[in-house]
Amino acid sequence: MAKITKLDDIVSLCKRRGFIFQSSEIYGGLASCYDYGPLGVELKNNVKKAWWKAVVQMRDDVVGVDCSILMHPLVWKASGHADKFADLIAECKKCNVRTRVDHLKEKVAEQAEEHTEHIAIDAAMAGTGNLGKKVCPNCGAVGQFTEPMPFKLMFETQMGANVDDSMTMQLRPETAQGIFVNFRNVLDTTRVKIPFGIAQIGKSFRNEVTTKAFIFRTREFEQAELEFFCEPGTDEKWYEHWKEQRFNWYLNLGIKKENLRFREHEANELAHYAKGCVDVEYKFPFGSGDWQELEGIANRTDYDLRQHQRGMRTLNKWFENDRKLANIGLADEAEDYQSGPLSYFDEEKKRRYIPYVIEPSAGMDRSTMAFLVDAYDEEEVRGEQRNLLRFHPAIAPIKAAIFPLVKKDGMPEVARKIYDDLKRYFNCFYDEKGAVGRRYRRQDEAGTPFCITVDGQTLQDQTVTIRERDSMEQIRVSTDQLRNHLREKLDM
RNA sequence: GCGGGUGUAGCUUAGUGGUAAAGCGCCAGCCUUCCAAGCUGGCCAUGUGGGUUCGAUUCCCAUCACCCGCUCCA
Repeated sequence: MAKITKLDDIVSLCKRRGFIFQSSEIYGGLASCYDYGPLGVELKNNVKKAWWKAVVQMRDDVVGVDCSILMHPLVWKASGHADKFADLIAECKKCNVRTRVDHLKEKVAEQAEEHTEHIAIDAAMAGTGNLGKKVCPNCGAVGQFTEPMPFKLMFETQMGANVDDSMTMQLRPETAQGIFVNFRNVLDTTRVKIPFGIAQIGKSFRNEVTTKAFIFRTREFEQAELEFFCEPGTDEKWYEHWKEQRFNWYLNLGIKKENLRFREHEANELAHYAKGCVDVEYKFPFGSGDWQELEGIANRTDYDLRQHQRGMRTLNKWFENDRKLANIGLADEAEDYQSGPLSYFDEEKKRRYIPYVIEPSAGMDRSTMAFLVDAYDEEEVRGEQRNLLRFHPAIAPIKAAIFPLVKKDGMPEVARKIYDDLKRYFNCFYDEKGAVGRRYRRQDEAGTPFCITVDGQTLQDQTVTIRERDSMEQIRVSTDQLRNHLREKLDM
């Protein structure tokens, strides 16, 4: 059984094997930022490829996009992030515990709701005059709060080299909005028909109040998101469809069933626009052995497209107000919004409507860590401990390692030739140093599923051995069958 | 942000107000015809910055980072 029981074990493993390093480590590190090393980048790329293959390549009803991280400021006004993606937090002077102002209640007995809708900062500030009666949920002190502190959860940056004439922009806090904003472009250029989806993988940025647990909650992170557009009334069916698809994706890539579960959100923790939401959770071994979210699958209804129709109607007001978001509110929704610019015309039913959206949103860094943790194993072989990563071949950083059994008798030359051929098709690794057993074990630690060894017999009959990682068993295969054999085993 | 803890080689650890030690790993070589064998040699460390001191890795202060808990989790 795997001996990873603490986060430290994972951090150590990631460093030791070159998967993940602290960012800017030689400068003492930078909080919440991490770099993927040589094996890590292969692993994460493979996870992303596997997602893309399952969600885009293998489906007739999903297309992909890759949007810029910087977007028009009104996008975040329309999506709600500009106003609501900010919290007011007050700190209790007695016990120094910080609480979201909108979570504070006037009596101890009142249970603070776990997830309440965020309130625009201005409105919230106006409504905080009476913190004097509020109760600290931690120590029970009444009215002992500091002035509310606003928290900006979006990263800001400047666009424009001329400092006096630059515009403040936000780094996207989610990739989804790039998809909604391109809904019409995709409709107009790709002949897709509802139901269909648009997928994207990319970096997002959020100024988390606190970061947590290695790469689990970082301020810069990578998301894989699908917005699946469907006719209202069919959304429940598609919600169930994607729940099943996404859950099985993890299982098919080797995550152990007992470590994966759904957690359905309660009605009172749903975002105001969401009709339903479920998390795919993984049982990480650290902390209290907590289940942690890898992916959320939400029914976002027609909220986002409707909001962007409002955003488009706000454009003039924005120009008139000196391009200052603070001065303007989002325009009202048109009465005939159902036939607005982001609506869809169903040719068969001769009906125009705003589609509903099912959104599976997966954290690529989180799932990469889950695949790593789940694959880790230690076992005893002939009295020796063997450490290995039992990666599914599709996500293994190195697919095959090629060795000469010994470094003489022309074996290195033959092995080298095999390596040069195979590396055109798979990520391969060549090694001729030291005892072959040690080379096998090194590949076990990197999670390489197959090792190919050139031995004395190869020189006689052009066969090599293929040693399988998990069983350590070997078979002989003719060199001219090698590529096909591996391709089949690797499911590529 | 609060409380607690940690920081010595790539990793795991030892140790000391006076030359910083070991195992594993890694590199070079020898040997090796299938699972971390052996031999020889080699590389690499006190997070950063100050202070006290003749001398600090050790004591003090600050800072950075990480971990645990609280909090937060769009």
